[in-house]
Amino acid sequence: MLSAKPGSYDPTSSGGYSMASMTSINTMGGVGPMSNMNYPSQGMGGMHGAMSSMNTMPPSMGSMGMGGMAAMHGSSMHGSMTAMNPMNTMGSMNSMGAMGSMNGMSSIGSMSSMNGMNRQMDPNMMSMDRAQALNRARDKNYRRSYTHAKPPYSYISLITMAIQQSPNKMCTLSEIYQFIMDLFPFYRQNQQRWQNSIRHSLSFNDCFVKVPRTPDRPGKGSYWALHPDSGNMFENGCYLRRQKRFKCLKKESMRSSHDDDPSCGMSNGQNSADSTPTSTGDGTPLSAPNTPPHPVEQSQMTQPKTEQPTHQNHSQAHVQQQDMSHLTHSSQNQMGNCGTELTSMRQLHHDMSMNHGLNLAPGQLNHPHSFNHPFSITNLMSENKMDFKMYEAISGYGAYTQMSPMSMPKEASPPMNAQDGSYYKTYAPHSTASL
DNA sequence: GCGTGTTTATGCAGAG
DNA sequence: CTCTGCATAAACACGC
Repeated sequence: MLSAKPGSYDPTSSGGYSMASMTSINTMGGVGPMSNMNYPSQGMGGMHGAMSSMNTMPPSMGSMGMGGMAAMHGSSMHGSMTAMNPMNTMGSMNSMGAMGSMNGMSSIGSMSSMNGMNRQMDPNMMSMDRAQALNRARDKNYRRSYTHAKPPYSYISLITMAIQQSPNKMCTLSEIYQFIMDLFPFYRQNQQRWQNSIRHSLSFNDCFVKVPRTPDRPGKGSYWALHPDSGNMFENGCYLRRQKRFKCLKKESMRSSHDDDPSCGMSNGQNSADSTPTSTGDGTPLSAPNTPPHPVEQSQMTQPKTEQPTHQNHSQAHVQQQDMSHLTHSSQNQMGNCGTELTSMRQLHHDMSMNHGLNLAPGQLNHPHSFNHPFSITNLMSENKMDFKMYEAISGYGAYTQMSPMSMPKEASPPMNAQDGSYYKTYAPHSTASL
């Protein structure tokens, strides 16, 4: 399957965007349906997408212990297991050692990544047969068969992950680069290409807002944060292709006519009332939309907020107010109306200040929409930062990582294994591009 | 010069 | 078939 047409959307290699349509199968209860998970010959073909519901699988899944997955073929797992990332309940999957027999799984990477997860998973997982796993890892055929694929995440998803995993919920461009490279060795090559795409995605997509640096944190480039409603982009559960792009109508109108029309509302109908990102596109800071957990950094991040009015013209300041009102609207009512900006601003400040004292999960704090959707990127990233490592583990991307990038210093990120050049040779990053 | 950020253009692919 | 989301390339501007 992975040999299908290379490309970012390669549905055959990743399970494809069909996952989006599978999100409704998210109430898999207990062991019952999973008992049919044996697809010894067709390689989980029928499982595509179905696995995406595993996120809500109750801990009772541990009783089946992934045993049914033993026959899974790595290729078909690829994608279909992607949405397993939110398997917050995997802590009870203490029989997951059975996955060691997954065909095509790059065990060394998988296991090493899982080691990082062990902190959150059942300690019994530590008893998995690592020798067997390592033996499998030594089989290069094993590894090469399924690790050459591009991660089935869109750049938007990757950026979102990078930002979400950041303690401050904001990243510099270089940090985003590093995060992606650490997590997906695929992106350790052709950096010029995909990094350009990353930059384009950051600038082009309204879901990403720029947060200027403060004088006490000098450096190149701004911070990038998520628009508070960005988590809702993935509410459909598909990390690969959003059903609706997050757009800011005001920003759009500003782009087209420079008109300061304070019209509100998402072009994305599922989003809340006010669509203006908290960065107005002119460098107006987001005002630490995602409250940094570190007080010092937080104060640093929020510092520009008080300076904004002096640096903005009236229209910008006006937009800024609406932006902030949007924050509140979104947090209060996903389908909220567009009025009462000032009230909303006050509410926002209140909310934010209250949030400072709350021990909320980052996603809960920053993305009010995402808390209730198991497939939300935000939910995925906030509730279990290692969840997406499960994807790496299962899909075999970790084969090149040797250890969890999340659990090691970025500097320690191992270089790509040169001897695995085939990893990329058989795969063009994009169907329209040629290596 | 290099990294960063913006913008435009083009093509592919999925959804309706 | 059309619309839309996304990837990619490229040009350009800006600041360190």
